[in-house]
Amino acid sequence: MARYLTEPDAGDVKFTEVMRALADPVRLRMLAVLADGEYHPCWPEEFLVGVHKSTLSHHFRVLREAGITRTRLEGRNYFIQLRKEEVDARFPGLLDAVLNGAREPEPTDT
Amino acid sequence: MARYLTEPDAGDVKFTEVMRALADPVRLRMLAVLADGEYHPCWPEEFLVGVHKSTLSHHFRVLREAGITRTRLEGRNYFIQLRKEEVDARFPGLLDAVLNGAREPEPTDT
DNA sequence: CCAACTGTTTGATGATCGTCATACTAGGGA
DNA sequence: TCCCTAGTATGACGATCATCAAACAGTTGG
Repeated sequence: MARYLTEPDAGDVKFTEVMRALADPVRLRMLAVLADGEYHPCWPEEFLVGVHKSTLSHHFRVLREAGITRTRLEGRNYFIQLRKEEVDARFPGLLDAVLNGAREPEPTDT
Repeated sequence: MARYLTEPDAGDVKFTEVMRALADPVRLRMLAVLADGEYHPCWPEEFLVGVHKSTLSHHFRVLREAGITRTRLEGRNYFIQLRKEEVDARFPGLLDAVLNGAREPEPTDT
């Protein structure tokens, strides 16, 4: 019934690619929403802040192909979750540090 | 006598910019060499693996402007160190997680 | 004072990336 | 069966980036 979009094996993930996937403000926002580890119906309004839906789809693909998220398709609904345990196993502490950093308020650059 | 190249204040560092600075294989290699926290004369051979010296200079500038490293100039010699305590204070655990991840062997993608 | 050395700066080039618009595909309801 | 819905795929455009080459600037040694 449920179908999963193609994703890399946990061991095939390259660190540089993970870092690049995490180095984007929009994707960091997505990650913050996904941080509680639960599935979310797509796309909740938190994601859609001035970003086109195809752009969002692109960002989710980047995260998925970097091995950071998993996308499950049930009927017409897409559910996305963090692959937290797997990322933690390969890169301990990275996800938590990034999630904390992403939550930090950015300094105002004036 | 010693002169320091301009660097941002610890509080002015934007997380996204830090992540972007860390999302490059060459800069991750540099970081791994700098990881023991000591100054290093520039450029040790570990850095110069098929990278032009101006490219290296560019990468060091990126790291410095992201607030990750400090560059000290003494006479003709440049010394670079990680601003570990400052980065740790603002983004706890990030640097260690990244350093560990950078040390991990990359999977062979064949 | 001049030459050699170290690393920076500038300019150019090719590649990658984020974004949007449009077209496309698949599932579910009437 | 037909259409609506939800997200994907493709193509294009502008911006950013990594890289190199060449010119430049500061320092030391003769």
